[in-house]
Amino acid sequence: MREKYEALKLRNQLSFPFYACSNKIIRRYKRLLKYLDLTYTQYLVMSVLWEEDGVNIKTICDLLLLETNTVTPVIKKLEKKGLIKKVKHSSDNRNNIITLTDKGMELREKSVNVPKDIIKRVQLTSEEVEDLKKYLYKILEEVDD
Amino acid sequence: MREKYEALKLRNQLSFPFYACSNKIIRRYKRLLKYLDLTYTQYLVMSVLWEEDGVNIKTICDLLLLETNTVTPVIKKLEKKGLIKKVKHSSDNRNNIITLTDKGMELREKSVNVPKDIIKRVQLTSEEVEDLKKYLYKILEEVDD
DNA sequence: ACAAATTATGTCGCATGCGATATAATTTTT
DNA sequence: AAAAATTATATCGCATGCGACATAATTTGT
Repeated sequence: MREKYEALKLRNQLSFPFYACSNKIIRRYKRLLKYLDLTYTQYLVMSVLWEEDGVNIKTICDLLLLETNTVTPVIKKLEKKGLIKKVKHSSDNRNNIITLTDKGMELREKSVNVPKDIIKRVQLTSEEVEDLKKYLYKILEEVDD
Repeated sequence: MREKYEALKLRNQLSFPFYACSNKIIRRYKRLLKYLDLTYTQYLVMSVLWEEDGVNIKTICDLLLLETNTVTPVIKKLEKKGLIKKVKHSSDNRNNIITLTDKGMELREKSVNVPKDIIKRVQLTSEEVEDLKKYLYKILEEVDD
């Protein structure tokens, strides 16, 4: 008979390898991003803006699946660093529209090779990576929060 | 021609869905574990001990792929809650052997259904879960830190 | 034997994530 | 139009993760 506590073992829980992989990958990013003077979360916010400039904080939160109380301080830091600017939306004063400064745009150039450096480390074929991403997005899209 | 910044897009980076999935799953755990008065990291440490009681902090760190400066405060909290006890190793005084108290053992009973509740939420077949776990452990085992 | 290296643990500071809650602006309801 | 609900942003407190560094105990090298 299967042991009563079998499911509790680390090896049998799906969450643990997720958590550990996420920690591991972010640790790696951190070291790379140090040279750009960016933290991982700051890098994520910048990635959003490089893809679509001039969005409000809510949009950034939705895209990154984070809460405003996580993103707001990051925005402040990026503003302090002169990478972005906050402007009140003209017709809806609740919105803060975030736009890249020239410095923020320049940083994009320096970041171009970051994803390549990371993927080089992960010993998976492109098919495996695509397969894996499919699972991850399935969980992100289908599982209720 | 492929756009120069294509790889920088969130959708094309492997790290982002990892990060987001990990956040998402841990958020779910947190809510479940609240009833057991455990945080996620505390739950991980307890999981290690339920599987093998009487190990030192280093072993816990190795199994959870965390540093001592993360685990030490968690151990302290668990000790304060009366779930574990710290004892100096008899022959090597550097080691702190961690053992479960009766209360810590009892908590195992109450935790038995946690993994089931989590997996119920993830809309994947058992084959898909196993397949996914294989990828995750491949990254954990093969990728240099 | 004893200096040097290693090992296990711990402290400190910073940047998250997030639940709970607050505030101001806008929209909806009545 | 006034009250109620919603929306976007922000503050506060707690628990991480981790790099840098400190300390004590043990092992290794010579």
